[in-house]
This record gives sequence, C-alpha cells and structure tokens, in this order.
Amino acid sequence: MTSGLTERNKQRTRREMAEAAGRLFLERGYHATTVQDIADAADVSARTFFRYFPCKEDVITAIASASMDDAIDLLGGRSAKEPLGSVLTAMLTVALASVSENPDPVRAFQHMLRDTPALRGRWLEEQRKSRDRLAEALRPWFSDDSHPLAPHLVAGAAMLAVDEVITLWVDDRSVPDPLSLLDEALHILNGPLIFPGQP
Amino acid sequence: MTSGLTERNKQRTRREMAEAAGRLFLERGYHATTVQDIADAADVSARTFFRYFPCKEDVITAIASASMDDAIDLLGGRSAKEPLGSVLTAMLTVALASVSENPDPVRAFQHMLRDTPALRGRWLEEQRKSRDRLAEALRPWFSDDSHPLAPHLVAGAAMLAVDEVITLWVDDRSVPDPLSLLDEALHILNGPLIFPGQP
DNA sequence: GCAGTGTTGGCAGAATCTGCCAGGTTGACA
DNA sequence: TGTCAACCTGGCAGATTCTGCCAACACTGC
Repeated sequence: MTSGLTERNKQRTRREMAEAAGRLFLERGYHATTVQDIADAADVSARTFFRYFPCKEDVITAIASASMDDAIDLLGGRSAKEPLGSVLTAMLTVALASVSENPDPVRAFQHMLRDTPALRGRWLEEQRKSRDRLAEALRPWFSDDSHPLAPHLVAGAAMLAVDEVITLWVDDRSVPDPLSLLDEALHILNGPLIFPGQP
Repeated sequence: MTSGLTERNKQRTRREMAEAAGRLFLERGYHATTVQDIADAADVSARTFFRYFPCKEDVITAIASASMDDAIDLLGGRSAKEPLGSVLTAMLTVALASVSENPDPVRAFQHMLRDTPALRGRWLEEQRKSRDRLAEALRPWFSDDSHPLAPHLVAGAAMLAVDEVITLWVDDRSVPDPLSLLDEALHILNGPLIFPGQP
C-alpha cells in the first residue's frame, strides 16, 4: 500500500535526510559535511542514506525537484482551451513563489549552489528533467501538425526565463520584484529575438 | 614561457589523459573505468591525474568545452554591424559541424552521456558556462538601452535550439539533417511562441 | 497471532581524492 | 657548458565515498 506505515516512514526518513543535508550544506559547506553527519542528523545509519540516494550529490535533487514539480502539476488542472500565455505565466508565478516569499534563504542557497560545482551539475540536471516534464505537460496546447520541437522550445524558453531572472536577482539586490522581471523576460522571448528584422 | 618544453609537455599530457578517458569511457563505461586505468593509458601516475583535473568527472569538461569554444571565438572576428541572425546561424553551424561530419561517434558519445548521470551533470554545467560566455560575446550586438537580460536570453535561446536539435537527432535516425532542423528551431523561437496571439 | 516481505544496521573492501615529501627535469644566468 | 632555483612527477598514508553481504527487526496480509 502507498499509504501504509512503512511507506510513510520511508517518506519521512527521506524528507528528514534531505532537510538535514540542506541545512548542513548551508551551515558548513558541502565538502565539510560528511554522509555520516547527514545520517546522524536524520537519525539513520550511513548505509541507509545510500539506499535512498545513489550518491551524496543526489540528495540535492530531492530539494531541486520539489519546487518545479508543484508548478508543473498545476498544468494538469488547466484546460487546453485557455491561452498558452496565461497558463505559462500562472505556472511560472508558482515556480517563483518561494523566491518572493522568503528571499534570504533562497539567496543563501543559490550562493551555496554557485560555489559548489558538484551540486551545480546535479541541480542543472534536475532542471533539465523538469524541462522535459514541462514540455510533455504542454503538449495538449499544441496541435498535431505543429512542429515536434515546438513544445520543447516553449518549455525551454520558459525555464530559461526563470533561470536568467533568478541568476540576475541573486546577485543584484536592486532588482525589485522577480515576477515583473520575469514578465519582461517572457515578452522579450516572445518578440523576434533571433532575426530582429523579421517578425 | 608559454611555448617552453614544460608547457608543451603539460598540454600534451592533459590532452592524452582526456583522449584516453573519452576512449575508455566509450569502450567500457564510466564507472568501469578507474582513474588508474586512465593514468596508465596516458602513461602517468594516478596522482598526476588529480593535479590536472580536480576530480574524475571533470575530465569530461576538457572534451565538452572544446566544441563550443571554437564557435564562440568566431564571434570575435565578426563586425557588430552584421545582422544578429547571420552571425548566430554562422556560429551555430560551426557548433554543429562535428555532428554533421562524423555522426556515429557523436551519437555513441551522446548515448554514453545520457546513461551516466555523473558525466551528464558536468556536461550541462559546461553548457551553462558556454551560454554565459556566448551572452558576453553577443553584447556588441545590443545597444546600451536594451534590456540587461536580452543578450542572455538570445544566447540561451540559441543554446536551447542546439540542445533540442541534438536531443532529437540522437534518438531519431530519420532526422535527415541537423542543420535544417536547427533552422526550423530558430524560426520557431523567433516567432511569438509564448503569447501566440500577440506578435 | 503468524508467516512472508521489506527495511535497517554493521562490516569488509574497492575507488575517489588530498597532503606530504623526495627525486628528476626544465629554464635562466653566468 | 655548469649551476641553481623552480617546477613537475611519483609514491605513500589517510579520509571519504560507495557497494555487497548478512543477520536482526518491523510491517503487512491472512
């Protein structure tokens, strides 16, 4: 059963390890945190850690996927008759919600990511997976005779906008509101950006 | 001296290690290849390997950066008076050159990458760095009063097109020519893709 | 309750990565 | 050409990451 005690215990253990890892990485850095430290903080053995995550780096993906998953799930409840632009902006607003709500922890986390190549790679890979899932979720908004790359390009453009907005926002404290910046980015992407003369 | 014997020996050692690693990864897989194997194939000690690359995964970046670097360097010799579209297509043609010229090794390498999360992360990180370098190289094509995100979004869109084209090409052997597919992707990105109604 | 399945912990061992030092090679100068 | 300083290399010890194995325990379904 998916709602049995065993399953709930596993989810709890997984969540506790991910939270402990995120906290310890922020406190003392990735390399200064051993798997034993994370296991101790989550009150399990180091051997159990590797049963939940293939390697130490992978614990970051449990954190990375969470935010985007909520946003992508939102598309399932939307009708394909709504304009693509509305559902995209609604989804990206959800994706940026945690950024607007508690900016300081997000900034610290992004700085930690930037300074840790081992984690950055996994983070980017998780982003890449979210891009593919988003493309799949957007398929109902495209007709059968549209180009096979179209959903992937739209999904990629959306993820690109979020990525660049966050990148700018993390280092520039004068950026007032990530959401309005995102809106500007989306409208630039919507215009003729490769061949400026040809609309 | 940058042209001394010592420097040339170092470059040769680095190249031999990268080539040996790429060959061994393809032959027997990433995890089945130890650093000792790579060092033996390049005729150095394992200790020396870690003097050239911070970790085993990083040997892949020496291969990843090469292709895009040539393409981006091409922008330095172009005038900012040329249309953005022309220089972008010229650059991306260079970037896809090795794909068109020897497709089979590139396909095998991409499959190996896809099946090896540890390498995929580093590959994506190198792609992300190339994106930033490309955005910087594109700056002359943007006026001072254009949006600060504009070069980054154009660079990101270009890299996105290449990425999705290669992803489709790797698995679908019916794709005739990656270059014409790239052209289609660029024109889709150039159109109103987020808000289809508003050009 | 009881058998069956699945999860956990501990241990041994391989592989990755680092600090350290001794020995050899290279490059600059006389 | 000879000498010295700087650098590169190899080897070793040790910490950490990650895996295979087995026994003990907890949960599930009857």
